[in-house]
Amino acid sequence: MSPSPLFAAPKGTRDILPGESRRFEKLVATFSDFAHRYGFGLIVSPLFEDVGVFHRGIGEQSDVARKEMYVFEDRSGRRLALRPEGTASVVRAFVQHHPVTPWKVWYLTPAFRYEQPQAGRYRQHHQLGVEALGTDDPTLDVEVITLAWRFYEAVGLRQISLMINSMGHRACREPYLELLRQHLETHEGELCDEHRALWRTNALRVLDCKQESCVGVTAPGPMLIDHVCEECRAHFQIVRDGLDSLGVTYSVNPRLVRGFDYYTRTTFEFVSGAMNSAQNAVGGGGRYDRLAEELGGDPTSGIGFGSGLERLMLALEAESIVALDDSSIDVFIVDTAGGQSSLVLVEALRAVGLSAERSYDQRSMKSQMKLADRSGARLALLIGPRERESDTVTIRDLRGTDEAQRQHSVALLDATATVLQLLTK
RNA sequence: GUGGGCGUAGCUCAGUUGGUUAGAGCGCCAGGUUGUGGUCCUGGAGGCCGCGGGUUCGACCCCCGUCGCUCACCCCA
Repeated sequence: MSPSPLFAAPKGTRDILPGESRRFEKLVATFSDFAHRYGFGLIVSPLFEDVGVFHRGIGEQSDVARKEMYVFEDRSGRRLALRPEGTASVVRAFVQHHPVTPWKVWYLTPAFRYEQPQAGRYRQHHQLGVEALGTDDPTLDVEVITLAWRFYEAVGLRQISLMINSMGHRACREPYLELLRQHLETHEGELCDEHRALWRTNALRVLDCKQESCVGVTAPGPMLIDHVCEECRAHFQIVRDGLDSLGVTYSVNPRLVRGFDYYTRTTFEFVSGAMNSAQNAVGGGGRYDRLAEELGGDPTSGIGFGSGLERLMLALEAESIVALDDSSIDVFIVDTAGGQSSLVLVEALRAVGLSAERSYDQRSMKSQMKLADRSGARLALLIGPRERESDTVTIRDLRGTDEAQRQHSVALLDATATVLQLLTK
């Protein structure tokens, strides 16, 4: 940093290095495990798509589509964009391949948005998510939300709260929007500066505004949840009943409006109560009943959930959860005899599935012991001239307390078996 | 796009109204009598004080510019 390097990671991006990346790995592994348990298969799709996939997918008026996408032309003049979120690509793949429904997939993906970076907001961030297409069964909504809930629980988060809402479907949203606009029009003067100018083009956004002035206007006004049609109301009720019977606690937030235009009916968001930044939404999602059509497919209902890895890691930090950070190894080989013995031994240990490490560059025993300690290894295997001479190794328990039992000598040929035995008891 | 803060050792930061060899803690390396870590002690390596210009006898410090980082608004994960 000080002798300013020639290159640094671009603004709003960062390197996740060993140490921190351990957390990242464990989160991904945990999510993958849950996704499989809930019947989702992995989808890996291109990071860039025809720009239309995102324009039509997430809505041309959304902020993300309008001013935050990384759009570029390839050498043949195709208009492409880096994926700003996960859902649109999945739906494009669904439309392209006509899979048997219900189609349930999960993903891990970077997402790119050209924004001013700040705490918990990056130009490249990473998302874990699931999407399920081909049915509008509300109990599937329950499963998706529950998967997310259990996942957060499993990684140790306690201060997470779930908010849900229903956006209705297109036919019941239109009359509501009319009502809302009328209400906003009569109170136009009381809105915050920004929404006084903007309420006509995106009335729903006003509901999400945190300014006191706007809240004052919208609080007594009409709420979408009270104006959805009978079918949407019934759908939402089944979602609520399902969550109740699975023991997932939530609150209904009629003001919950999510950022993409494609949502219909169920929407939800998970917020960390431990984070003090404004970027405390760790994950969210909802149902989208028109996205497949929008991308040229048959009308197909879908529901998905996405969680930001960086937000997740910030939330873990905010709750001081370190359970995922352990990167210690099983065995460290301390070798002062030189030659190939430690190379051969470390390979033998790795071959039976242990994580084994050694030091390089012929360091003193003291300094190698130091490395062994810091590696977190449970055992150190010592090979010095004496062991070399007698074809033995000295096994030292680095974590034990019984001084008499901490160290003993075994034949080199028995070392791996003895280590395995010691580690499993 | 708008506004605030900050750039000094690998990291976190001190640096006295501008004064001569730029500091601490942590980390790293090596020692503390000849083969044993986590504690302790000693020593060492490591800085164009982000970059460029200006003011001054003299600038890490003041002024201008520039680049970068960061936080917030907006929006989002």
